[in-house]
Amino acid sequence: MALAHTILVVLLEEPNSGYGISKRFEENVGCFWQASQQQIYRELGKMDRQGWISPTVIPQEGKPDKKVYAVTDTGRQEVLKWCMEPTTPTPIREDLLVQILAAPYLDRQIVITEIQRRRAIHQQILDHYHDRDRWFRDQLNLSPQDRCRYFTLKRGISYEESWVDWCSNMLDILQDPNFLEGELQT
Amino acid sequence: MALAHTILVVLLEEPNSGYGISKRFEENVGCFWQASQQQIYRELGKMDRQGWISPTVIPQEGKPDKKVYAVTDTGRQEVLKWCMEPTTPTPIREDLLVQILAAPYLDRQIVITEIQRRRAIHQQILDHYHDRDRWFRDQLNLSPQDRCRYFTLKRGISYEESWVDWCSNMLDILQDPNFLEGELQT
DNA sequence: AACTTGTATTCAACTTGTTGAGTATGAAAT
DNA sequence: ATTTCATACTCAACAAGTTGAATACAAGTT
Repeated sequence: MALAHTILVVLLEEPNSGYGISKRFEENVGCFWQASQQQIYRELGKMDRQGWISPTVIPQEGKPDKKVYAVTDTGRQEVLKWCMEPTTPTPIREDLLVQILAAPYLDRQIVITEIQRRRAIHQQILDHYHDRDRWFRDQLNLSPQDRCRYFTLKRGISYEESWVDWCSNMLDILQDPNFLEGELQT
Repeated sequence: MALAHTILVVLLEEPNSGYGISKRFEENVGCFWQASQQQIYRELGKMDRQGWISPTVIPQEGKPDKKVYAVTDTGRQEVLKWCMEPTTPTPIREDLLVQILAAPYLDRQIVITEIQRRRAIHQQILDHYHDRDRWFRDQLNLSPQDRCRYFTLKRGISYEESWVDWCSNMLDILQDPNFLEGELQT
């Protein structure tokens, strides 16, 4: 139930609506946790039923009403307990690597094009992270919360850099003319 | 349905049983795709019903009979089609980073210990990958299949290295005495 | 003699994640 | 005038992943 706990940590800083939490996920949680709006709403429903959070309906002008959730005492205890348990690395499932494994049965140019596409995607994410990195470094005093967010961003940067590097290496190998004997088809 | 396609790629090289496929996943697919035995068996059932693979029961002595699956023509077409479609990066969901975000509400020592634990895990995986890396480099001629497996291993190495590096950086920061003003509790 | 390990498969229940439709409003753009 | 965008939430169906039990036999270990 890690999604619930991720949401709790976000709500610990300040109460928020499902929509707001979703925005937060896109902005600063996305580098280590991705969840769709629907997932968040469903999870909030469950968390409410379990008594981890409690909603307040806020009427708004010009916008639909919103349900702002705040963490309850039970909820706070629950996150803190969860956060003190050891974690295991997330299982990896990478479509692109499946294609790499299937490369002997594919046209080499298609594989090269796909890796170039992927490198561009990771480079773009990395560029965005670098912008955020600059913002953090420009601040004179970071709150503990911001400092920790910065740490998670650093992890995102490390991750995306490792992808870009791998893609670049792959392209060097696949585009090397000496690789000819290795016309991959079998 | 990427698990089905991953299994198809494995079966493309040679027909295999559910148990054998599971072993393969542990040995050389694990660095980019993790699936439990149960998941593999269930997926094989579905794939069989869809006509992507066909089973042959092999009686064995001293061991239970096994069902060896081979990819059908339909199955082969299906993987090749799938492999030519563009991929998207896998969404990331990292428990440890949730804990990092919650660090302001936790005891710093617990966070440090957890990061040390995680670094050790990633280092251990990395050591194992390095062994496999050495094996690949010792071979004089790699088959196209092995060469591609080697590429996926390289990705695994890149990934685990990026984790070890991040953990080390984190520990340097958290264990720095000048970090005192940042007694994280709020 | 009992336990563990390895081979080999199946079934069921549950949780989590994905996809898409549906409702509603105001503001800005074409 | 209509479309698109942003805010804000709900429901349903389905696919994928997790957890745990059950069955069966042989070989090796304590």
